[in-house]
This record gives sequence, C-alpha cells and structure tokens, in this order.
Amino acid sequence: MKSSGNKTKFLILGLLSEEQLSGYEIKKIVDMRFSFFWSESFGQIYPQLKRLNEEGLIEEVVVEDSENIKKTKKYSITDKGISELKEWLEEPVEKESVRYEILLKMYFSNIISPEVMLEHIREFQISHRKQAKLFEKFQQQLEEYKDVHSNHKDILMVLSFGKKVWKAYDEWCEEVSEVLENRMEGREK
Amino acid sequence: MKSSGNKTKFLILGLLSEEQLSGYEIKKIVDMRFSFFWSESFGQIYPQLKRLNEEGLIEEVVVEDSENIKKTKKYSITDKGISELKEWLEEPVEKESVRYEILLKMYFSNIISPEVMLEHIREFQISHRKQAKLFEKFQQQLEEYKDVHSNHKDILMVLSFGKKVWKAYDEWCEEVSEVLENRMEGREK
DNA sequence: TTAGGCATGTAACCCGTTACATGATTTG
DNA sequence: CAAATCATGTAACGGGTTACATGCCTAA
Repeated sequence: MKSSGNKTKFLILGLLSEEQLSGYEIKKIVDMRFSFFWSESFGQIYPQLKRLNEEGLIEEVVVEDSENIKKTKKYSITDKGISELKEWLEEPVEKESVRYEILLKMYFSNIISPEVMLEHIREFQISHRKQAKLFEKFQQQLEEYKDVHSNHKDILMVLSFGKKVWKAYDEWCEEVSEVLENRMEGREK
Repeated sequence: MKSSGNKTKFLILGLLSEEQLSGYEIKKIVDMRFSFFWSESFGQIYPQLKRLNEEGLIEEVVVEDSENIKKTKKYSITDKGISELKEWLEEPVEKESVRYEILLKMYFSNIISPEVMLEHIREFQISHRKQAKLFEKFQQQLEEYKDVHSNHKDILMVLSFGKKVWKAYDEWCEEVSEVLENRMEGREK
C-alpha cells in the first residue's frame, strides 16, 4: 500500500490552496475544468471534507454573508494542510492505469461487422471533439482572467496536454475510420 | 447501473474466442500485449473464470497432455459465450474516466519547485518511452506471425492508437520540460 | 406552483488491488 | 538444494459510483 492512494484528498487540498470553496463548488470546478483528466463524485467529496476537517488539514469558514445566512459550508486550507499537499506534490507520480474500452472492442472487432465498429469510432470521435472545443474555450477564459490565477502557466500546460492527446485521438479515429470503410467496401465486392 | 459494468468478463471472453487459455496465460497476455490500455489482476481473473464457467459461457477443457498431467486449467468459450461477447461488442462504448495524477500535480505545481516538477515529467517521459519501444517490438512480432492472428489488422489499429497517443505524451513532456527549465533560470536571476 | 438548480449528506454496492496461502516444477 | 517461476485460488480492504433522502431557492 502506497502512502498516497487517496487522491481525492489532494485534489481538495489543491483547490482549497487557491481559494475557499464548498463541496458543491469543488464538484463544479472538477466537472468544468478538470473533467478531461479527473472526476469526483459527491459521495467522495463530502465525506472527505468531513475527514480533512477532523484531521485539521482544512477548516470550516464562517460565512458572514451580510444579508442572508447561506447554507453553503465553505472550507479553507490550514498550514498543516498545505504542508501535506506539498509533501504529496513532491512524491513521485504513480503510473496511471487506464482502461480504454474502445481498444478492447477494436482488438476483438473481427467478431462484429465493420459498420458497428465504425459507429463506435464515430461516437468516440464526436465526444472527444466536443471536449476539444472546450479546451479552446477554457483557454480563452484563461487569457481574460490571467491575473486571477497565480498558476496561469501551469494550467496552460495541463490544457496543452489535453489538446495534444485529444488531437492524437482524433487522428487515430480518422485513420481507423478509413481502414474500416475499406473493409466494408472490400466485403461488399 | 449499466448492462455491462463488468469488463473483465468480456476481456476473458474475447481472449478465449481466439484460443483456449488458462487464467495464468490470460494474465500474461494482458500484461504483455494489453498493458498500455488494460490491466487485470489474478484476484479478478480466477473468480471471474469460475463464474463464467458456472454460467455456461466458458467450459473447462480436458487437457490430455500426452506424457504428464498438467496442473493448468484451460478454458474454451461456448456458443453462449460468443453470443454474449458479440452483444457486448455491439453495445456503445462507455466513456472512459481517466485520472492523470501528473496533470493534477502539474496544475498545482506552483506550490513546489520547478526542479521537482521537472523530475516528475522526466520520469513520466522515461516510462512512457519504454512503453513506446514495446509498441515497435510488438509490431515486428505481429508482422512475423501475421497468419496466426485472424484479427491482425485490428491489433495493428490498437497499436496505432498507442503509438499516436504515446507520441503526444512525449511531445508534451518536451514542451513542458522547456517551460520548467526556463522557469528555473528565470528564478535564479 | 412546479420544475430545476443549489446544496449537503449517507448507505449500499461493485470493482479492483493487495496480501496471503499453497504447492509443483524448473533452473542455477 | 535453494530460489525463481509457474499456477491457482481466497479474503480483506479500499476506492469510487449510484441511488437515495432532504430541503432551500428561483424562474418559467
């Protein structure tokens, strides 16, 4: 068992190191900006916030919101939290284990018709192109609010990863589509 | 809950649709040829084989190995197994949820020194280059035993995915390394 | 006024890895 | 003959998703 393991913890600490957030806001940020390389569910976030609070790595912020008492529980990171975050950031990256269902299906696709496989590829391509457009949109937003994010450059590099890898996905789809189309024609003859 | 969910099941059915295999052999194949896009542990494979056998999707092969009675339990796929495999292959691909720890660390890397982050990138690059070399090796092997695999072309396409995406990884590493090196110099001034 | 978004949380369940147990066979 | 590899399997644990429960607030 590794010292890390629980990465939700560090995602939360990381986000709280930038600004005070509620569980709901954390989820929103992950869905909007991290979705292409990370995901979290409420079932992870809320219990984790509770634990981190108990451990003293974060603390609840008293939201004195002038007029109305909000129901949102905001948290801020403590010094202890920052030092644990730092520790984790300095630890070597565990190698990710991805599971591409589409490649499994591709591998065994001689069992099914090329038409069906082509359809899978098309869907894969469409959904990833949709994501690729979000990269551009997010990058524009970033340029506008350049001063807000102290880690502006780092975010750009994360985005660059997405753009490069998603481009590779797209090119692969093009290549594979062609092969499958040829196969369809060949079979019809 | 989706009708699929349990993908180990279909990996096993897929591999058994090509040849009779034991649990141990399945693990070996996954580790050698699928490792860049799939992984399985014994703790998944053996119980799953048992279940599939009970369900009648696969059956134990009586290994009559002339001289010595082997301890290996080989399985073959049944017609029922093939039709379930086919069904799954035709179902739409669920979108994968990847978690790139390196991108999380990159995102928050303003907290740590560029030297440490650069080290992470280097390790990422090295391990992925190692994998990239295996693509070439595997492709050569494929060309040699072209006739053995009926799905030769499909395997090549899976490999092509790896080559393209891993190339994108490598290019990203180069780009990011440069940025981090500049940052280090900038800070020293 | 009702549907949808905001907001927090818990419980059940599934999936997957790790660790452990066991024993045969091969190789230095 | 000891160490490594082959080979099969189980149990425990942990991480993550889904479903559910609850209640507020806002806009059509």
